[in-house]
Amino acid sequence: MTNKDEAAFIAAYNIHDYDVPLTTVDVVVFSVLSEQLHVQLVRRGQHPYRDCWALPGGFIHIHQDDDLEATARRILTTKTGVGTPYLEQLGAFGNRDRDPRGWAATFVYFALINSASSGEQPLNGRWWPVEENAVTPPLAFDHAELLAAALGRLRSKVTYTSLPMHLLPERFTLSQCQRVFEIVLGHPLEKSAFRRRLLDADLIERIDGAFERGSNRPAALFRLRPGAETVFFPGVLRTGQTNG
Amino acid sequence: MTNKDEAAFIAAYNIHDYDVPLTTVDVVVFSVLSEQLHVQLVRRGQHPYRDCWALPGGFIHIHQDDDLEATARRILTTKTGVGTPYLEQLGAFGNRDRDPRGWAATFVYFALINSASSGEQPLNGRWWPVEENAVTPPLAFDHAELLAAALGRLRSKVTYTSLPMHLLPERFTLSQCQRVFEIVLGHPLEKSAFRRRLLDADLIERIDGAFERGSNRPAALFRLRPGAETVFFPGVLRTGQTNG
DNA sequence: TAAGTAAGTGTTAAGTTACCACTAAGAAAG
DNA sequence: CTTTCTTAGTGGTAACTTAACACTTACTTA
Repeated sequence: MTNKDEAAFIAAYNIHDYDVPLTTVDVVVFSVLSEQLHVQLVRRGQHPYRDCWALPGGFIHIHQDDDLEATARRILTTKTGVGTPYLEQLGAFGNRDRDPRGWAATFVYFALINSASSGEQPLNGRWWPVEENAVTPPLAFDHAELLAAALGRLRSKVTYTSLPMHLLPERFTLSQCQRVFEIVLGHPLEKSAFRRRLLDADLIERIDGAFERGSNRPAALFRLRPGAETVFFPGVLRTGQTNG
Repeated sequence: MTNKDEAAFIAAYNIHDYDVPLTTVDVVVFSVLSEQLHVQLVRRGQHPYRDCWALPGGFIHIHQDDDLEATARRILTTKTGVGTPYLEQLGAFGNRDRDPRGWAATFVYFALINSASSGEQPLNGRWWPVEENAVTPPLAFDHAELLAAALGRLRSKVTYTSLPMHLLPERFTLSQCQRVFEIVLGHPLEKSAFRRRLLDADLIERIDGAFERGSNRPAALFRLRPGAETVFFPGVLRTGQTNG
């Protein structure tokens, strides 16, 4: 009886009867290109903010997307053409003023991809270098704020998780890894301590026999240990001003 | 001209033309009562899940609420009657299946209130003790998952921030503070180290001349330093099995 | 074969932390 | 009015961690 009740209630429920907020998903994609942190932006083809640069974003398609993360991935694929990166939810922003069309909420995702994959850049996206806390072009909506929030998250997480590992190509040397941490962090690190901690953290594993060769001693190649995705590790504690 | 264009576009935009997800806000409110972590639940008066226990939640009222946090506060006030607590966004959950009415997304907030304020409990809310990762009654929707996520956040943040300070009354002793950390954390802490760190962190200040008296040496009273809300501090590092 | 360069390792002083033992101040019991 | 009990609060040290820097290794280039 209650079940019948409930079924009737649900059948009668029509979301179009209510004034609901607009809901979108925006994605902040970071990559490290030529020794600098970059973020992926797209040029808006439609109103509002037509021709403005913006974070890749779009509406939730309830018939197509199974969940919020699916929306984020669809947007990433269709708007920027970048592959399947590391993806985590950053948070949500919603208020009356951020979109001229009305009360709007956005689910913001945070993505990291390695420089190898970031090469494929077919669509209307473009990599913009991140200076301090912003990017050169003015951004649509409140996207400058969203970007700042994402940067905050990234910079904070460097200090206590292995997050930036996802900015590295599949095979990497310890020095490349240290370099990426330094770029995200904004200051140099001490080699010996960095290596010891990274190896102790059991995050990565040697690729047998593989080396990167240059005009110097060949560097051993490593890869992320499958399974050990993003992990708490006090990877990067203090400064480290020197280098040997 | 572009502006005219844009104005026309916006005027013509009608959200009722689109199939959009349902959007709600849910709040996970924690408090420490009689030496145990508790969470506030309400009994649902309507379908779906009528008569089931659920997290306090509700729809965004776009004509009434300025932003997501305003929705959270309104829900807290009208559904549970608890005051203005510490409030932070936990994250968002959205997919096709979590609500029988259709594709639904919820913005989940995370609140802490002190045992003093948690006494006022006029409406249909009730405090339920949290055992391990759950609560006795079965919960509506995917609220058990949301609760688990909130617990994860709380327990993780204890170890590196001053978050649990918000579970304390306005005036508290250092021992009370330690006790709250221990309850959230689930294991005892070492007194001497805890005190030293807490005082070094510059989070709290002595209330001059105020003491809590019992049948023993009076304990000095402290309060949260205004401004120093939630702060990174490695308050609680290791076990501390003993006590002097 | 010497010079240059980046990879990779070892050592130690300075700084932290965990742990335990101690003193202090009141109430209650005898 | 002295002893006992209880919780508040302090001090010291051994074990461990970290920062800093010097060193060795392996390869290329001239």
